Formats: sequence, structure tokens, C-alpha cells
Amino acid sequence: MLPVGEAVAERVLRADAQRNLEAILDAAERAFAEHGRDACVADIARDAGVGQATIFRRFESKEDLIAAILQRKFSMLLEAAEQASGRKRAWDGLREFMQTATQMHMRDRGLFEAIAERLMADRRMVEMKGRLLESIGALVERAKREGDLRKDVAAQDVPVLVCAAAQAGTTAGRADPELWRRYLQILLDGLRADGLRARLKPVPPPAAH
Amino acid sequence: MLPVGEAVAERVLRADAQRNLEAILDAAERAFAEHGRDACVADIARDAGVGQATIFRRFESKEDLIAAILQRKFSMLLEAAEQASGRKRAWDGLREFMQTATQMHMRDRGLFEAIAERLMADRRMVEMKGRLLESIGALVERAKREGDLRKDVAAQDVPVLVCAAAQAGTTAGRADPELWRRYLQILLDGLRADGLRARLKPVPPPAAH
Amino acid sequence: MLPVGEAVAERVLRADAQRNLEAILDAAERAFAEHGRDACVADIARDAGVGQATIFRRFESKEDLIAAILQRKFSMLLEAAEQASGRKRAWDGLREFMQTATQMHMRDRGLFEAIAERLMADRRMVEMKGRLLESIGALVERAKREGDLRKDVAAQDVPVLVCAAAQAGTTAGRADPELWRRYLQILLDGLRADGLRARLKPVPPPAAH
Amino acid sequence: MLPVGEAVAERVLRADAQRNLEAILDAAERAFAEHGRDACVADIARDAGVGQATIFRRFESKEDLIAAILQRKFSMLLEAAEQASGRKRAWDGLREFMQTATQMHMRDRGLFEAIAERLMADRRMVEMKGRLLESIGALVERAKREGDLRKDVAAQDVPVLVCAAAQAGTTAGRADPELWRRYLQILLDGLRADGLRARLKPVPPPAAH
DNA sequence: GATGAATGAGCGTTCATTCAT
DNA sequence: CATGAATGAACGCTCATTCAT
Repeated sequence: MLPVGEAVAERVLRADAQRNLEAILDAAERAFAEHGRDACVADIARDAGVGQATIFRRFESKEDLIAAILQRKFSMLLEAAEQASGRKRAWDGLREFMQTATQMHMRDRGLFEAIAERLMADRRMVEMKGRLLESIGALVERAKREGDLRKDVAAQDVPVLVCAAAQAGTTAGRADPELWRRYLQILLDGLRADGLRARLKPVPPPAAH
Repeated sequence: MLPVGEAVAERVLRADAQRNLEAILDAAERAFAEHGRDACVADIARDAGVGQATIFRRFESKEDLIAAILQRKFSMLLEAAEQASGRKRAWDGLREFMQTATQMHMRDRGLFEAIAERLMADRRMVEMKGRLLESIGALVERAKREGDLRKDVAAQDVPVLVCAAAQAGTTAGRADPELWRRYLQILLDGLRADGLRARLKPVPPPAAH
Repeated sequence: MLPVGEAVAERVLRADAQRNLEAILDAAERAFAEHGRDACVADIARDAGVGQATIFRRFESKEDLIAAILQRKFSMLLEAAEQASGRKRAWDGLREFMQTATQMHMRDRGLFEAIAERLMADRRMVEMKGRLLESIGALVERAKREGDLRKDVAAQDVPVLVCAAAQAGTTAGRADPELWRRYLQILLDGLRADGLRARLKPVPPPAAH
Repeated sequence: MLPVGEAVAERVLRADAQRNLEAILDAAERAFAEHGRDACVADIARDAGVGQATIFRRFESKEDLIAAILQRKFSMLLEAAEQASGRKRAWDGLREFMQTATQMHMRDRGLFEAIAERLMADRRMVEMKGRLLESIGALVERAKREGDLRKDVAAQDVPVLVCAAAQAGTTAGRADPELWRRYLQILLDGLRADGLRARLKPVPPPAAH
């Protein structure tokens, strides 16, 4: 009867809802980044400016909310990987990607931490991971062909090493928030085909650890 | 140290209590390793076969219990470091220590994770950390002199890198619980003075990630 | 004060909540009156017919709940004082106020008892106390001018004496719940400017104590 | 067989036990005076230098311990009353007794507070109370005969008024720990047969209350 | 007889989730 | 559709009392 009007009304409502949803995701991201999975829903709701129930209308459970955020993160990783693929020298792209990913990882420590494992079963996640590994895989193979990357490394190693670097960065981060660069460098040095390695000088070792 | 009679009397009295205390520590270690600091005291008590109150008789708070366990872990690390110092070639000792430490770290993931930071303020802990770093420091310096370790690495880097390797091992651990060796190897390769590096072959890359 | 529409909407929404809140306050008043600050929140919740968590939604802590109730009491005291100020003869007003206050005090024995001291630091409380003392002060001064009250008494003495009378009433209350009148009379007799005093007859001394 | 030896042994043991018992009572008195009935048994045991179980060997329950202490207090009251009876002028004795009793009461506030009522059923207590009232009664009658005390006052009023004065002293005690004298004076003024009254001057009214 | 050890029952408080409006 | 209100289940912790030595 009133398809247009209804459609419009729906769109209007959805515009609101969409804004709420994004506010929720943003607030949740901040909260989880800061407090890990212990962040409480009430705080997120308050920060997002919505009622608690609104969150549970969009996400069946807190766990679902976490999953949604991880998805967002993952898609950013994908973007980063694809952008890095454009680099002339694959090694540079790889390094660039690992740097970006490590930083992201560190910022959202609490999220990635103990959570990843539980959510690796999620379908969409698995698919995105597939695409990410493909993208990285291409980069890795090219870097090997170009003689920069040692031959016994595989695409799947890359995310793992990123996690490692982020962990190192977090562990040492008290002393200097940029120390992750130091440890990522060591990792990269361990990955080079030749013995060439960057000087670690620019960043001093942690004072007190 | 103590007069025998007294010691005996004390031991006799404590026979039960000591057993309980150890049961508590063991249970707590398991619980924290699995669930991190979110492990709940009631579960620990049940697992240890004692009442909750018994735990709070020995430890003023949950935090204190965590501290006690961390101390145990730390003292094991210290032992490992001192034993590693005995190796003829310092590099071998360093590798050995990092292997042992990484394994320990992985086993007690939940514990070390978000906890360490808060307890670095504990006096005893700080002192033990000092001794650990001393021990590692000697090893590091010797390894540099012997030409195996790159010069721009410091003792404080070692624990950080152990955390990184443990993280990598955990992240990849689903596929193969021994994968930490692969990532620690990459790190060690990044630390060698020369370009020499071990083959990563022996452990295959993670299948699914 | 508020726009009607808003006020109505607010009231409608709060209809249930407001009823609960009042049930909580009433139950809490009863509980604290009977058991002092040791009254337990679970009992209050049960008596009010709500869940424990509902109480903590309205009051940040048990202490806050106590404070809220004390405030209610205090505002009733203020009212009593202001009403008493209207009496033609100040001495009559003073006696009237002390009677009312003593009765209130006795009814909520547990509350006022060990609690008052801790909450005298509360801002609102301090302010209300100020207003109360002002009100009493005027009455006191007038009673002195009118020649009924001895000159060496001050406004601050009044609440103290009320507490004393309430204590006496409670101590002797077993025998006869109206005995507080007897002891308040003795106090008032001690306060009169002249030697005139009421007969204590009407209320017999406690039988067994 | 060995009556003497046994007796001796028993006496020896009892000497120890007696010392413990007194230590317990002393510690308990301190604890209850400070924290009221919420004082915890563990603290008392520690303060007394005995194990918790020792307390429960002597007293069936915490309540029993409280009863025992109240008895001690009561017997001190009795002494005070008897000593006061020796005064030439009964009124002076009465005032003296009420002063002493008020001070005692205030010192052990927490004890007397909500407890007295529950223990008035205790046989020994009842009997002691009887003797106390007898002693006071004699004093009261004599004071009436000597023309100092108003006629419509009875022995049973005295303990009640002492409680009142102690309450007043406690309520006002923040400002000045000696204020109880002020309020007891008002009470005594209310009790005098004639209109004669002391000046309240010596102790100023509470500043802030 | 005395003790340190143990505990069940209870406390105040929090939070993911559901319900009524 | 959105929300404030409500709550059950759980948590860390305490304490009077009992038990084993």
C-alpha cells in the first residue's frame, strides 16, 4: 500500500539504528582495547549513548559483540595486506604490513589476546582469514623469488610473528611504547634470506624492563 | 637450621597443612594457567579439595595467591638461567634458557599474560628479576665475546623475546604444540652475530594457521 | 517545575521503579531500626520484595542506603523543629520538639546509634544539621528571653539531650514503652530557669528496671 | 591414689589456665569497648596471646564471653555503689556513683549498647542487679530523707539515667571527651529536691556537635 | 589442656542478560 | 524500536565455630 513511505520510514529508522550500531561498535572497541574481555556491557552502552538492551538487540551476547569487532579488525588487516601488496619490492610490503598489523594488535591487546582462538570457528572469520592468507601468501612468494625472504617461511607464519612482535611490544611497552619496532626488527632479521640485518641502534633496550 | 626437635614438631603439625597448601598452589597454578586471573577462587578450592576460607587463611587475597605462584615460577626461571650459565658455549646456554623459559611461559600462559605488569611492583619480585637479569646478562656478554650474539642486544631483551616466542607458540599452538620451536628459532636467527642460521625445516608451518 | 508532558512521561516510567524504591527505603528503615548497621542487604531486599541487585542499582553501597535513610529522618526532624518554632511560648515549642525527636530517635534506635558519627562528614547532612541547629537556636534564645530556659544552655545541647532521653527510654523501655517521657521530663526539669518542675508521678518508675 | 600430686598438678595447670582466662577477658574487654559486638574473636585471641579454640573452651559462644565481661563490669558497678554508700551526705554519694558509672559506661560503649537487654535474663546478672539496686536504693532513700533528692524518683531510675548521660557523653564526645559531665549535671539538676543547681559553665557546649 | 587448621554459611557487590513500558 | 528497570548467579572475602593433633 505504502511501499515508498514505508521504505523511507524504514530507511530513516535504519539510519538511526545504523548510527547506534556504529556507536556501539566504537565504544566496544575502546572498552575492549582498554580492559580486555572484562570490559562491562554497561560501560559500553553508556559510552555509546544507548541503553544496554539495545546492545543485546543487535548482538545475541557479549561474545557476539566481540566477534563483530574482531571482524572489523580483520577487515582492516585485509586492507593493509592488500595495500602492502602494491609495493614494488615485496619485502618492503611485507615489512610494512607486519608493522601496521603489529601496531593494530598492540592497540587492541585485550581483544586479540585470549579471544582469537574461540572465534576461529566463526564462518565469516574463517573466510576472511583465508583471503588474508592468500594476500600475504602472494607477498611471501614474491619476496622469496626476489631473494629477500628465506625459503623455509610460509604465509601462515606471518600472523603468528605479528602476534609475537605485538606481545614483545606490550611486554616491553612500559619502558618505551615504541619498543615493538626493536623486536619486530629482530624477527625480520631472522626472516631475511641473506645475513643482512638492520642495526637495532635507533631504539635502546628497555631500561628496567 | 632449626633444632631438629622443633623442626620435626613443626613438620608434624604442618603435615596436613603443608599438604593442603601445596594442593592449593598446584590447583591455583592450573587454574590461572588455564583461565588467567579470572580463574575463580571457589574452583581452585574445590580442585585443591579444601574450603575457600582455607585459601584465604594462607593468602590475604586472591592477588596474594597469584603473587605466590608467580614467585614459584620466577624461581624456576632463575634456576634455569643459572643452569644454562654452566654451558661451555654461552650461545648454547642462552638458547637452552630461552627454550626452557618459553615452554614454561606457554604452560602458564594465563598467569604471565596480563598479570606480570601489576606485580612488577612487588619487592621480592623485583629483587628476583634483578638476579635473573644479572644471570642472563653474564650469559649475554659472554655470547657476544664468543662472537655468537649480535652486539646490539641486551640482557633485558631476552625475557621480552621469550614472551614473544611463547605468544607465537600459543597462537600457532592449535596446529602443532611444538611450533614454538619454529618461532623461537626465527628469533634466535635474528639474534645471531653472523648470518648463520638453522634450517627451519624440522617443524612444518602451521597447516590451518 | 518540569513540563507536564515530561513529568508525566517520567512518572509513568518510574511508576514501578518508584514503588520499588519506596519499598526499599521502607524495608531498610525497618531493618536498620531493628538491627542497626548490621542489618543485611539480602533481608532488606526480601522484605522489599525486590532482588538484591535492585538495591545496588539505586544506592552505590550499603553505606549510601544508610545515608539516604538518615537524610529522610533528618528532614523529618527539621520539619518538627520548624513546626515547634511556631508555638507562642518558646519553652513549649522546645519541649514539643524534644518529645517528637525523642520518639523518632527511639523508633530508629539502631540507625542513629553507631551510625551518626560516621556520616556527620556527609555534605548534605552537615548542611541539614546546620539548618536544624539554626532553627533550634532561635527557639532556645527565645526561651531564654522568655525566662523559661536556663541561660547556660546552647542549641547544640538539644540534640545531645534528645539522644540521652531516647537512650533512657530504650533502656527502660522494656518495662513501659512510655517511660521516655519520665526521663525527658527530668532533663527538662534540669533545663528550666526557675526551680519549677513537673511532677514525675504520671509515669511510675520501672518495675524491674 | 595421688590426691596431693594431682591436686598440685591441677592447681599448676589452673594457674596457667587462670592467667589465660584473665588475658582473654582483658583482651575481650578492650576489643568490645572499641568495636562493639562486632569485635572478632580472632583478634581477641591474638591480643590475649592464646589460640581461638582456647576461648571457646572457656566460653561456649561469643555471646557467653560477652556475658562474662558484663558480669565483671557489673561487679565493678556494685563496688562503686557500695563505696559511694559510705559518703556522709547521700547526695554526694549518689553523684559520685553516677559519675563513676557514666565513665565506665562510656568506656565500654560497644558492650552495653544493644547487649544489655539480651542478658538481663541471665541468672547471675539478675541477682547482681538486685544487689546493685538495693545498694542504690538505700542511697536514694537517704538522699530523699536528707532533703536533697526529689521524692518522686526511685532507685531504678538511677541506672537508666546513667545510660542516658553516657549516651549524651558519647554523642557529644567528639567535641570534648569531658562533656558527659555537662549532661550528667543537667540530669542531676533535674533530680534535686530544691531548685538549686550547679552552673554548667565549667564545660562549654559542644562547638560543632 | 591447648592450639593451629579448617570450614560452612553468610556478606556486600557486580554483571550479562531479560522484561515491562 | 529503544530503553530503564530488574535480577540470578557468581565473585572475593570474613568469621564464629569445630576438628585434629
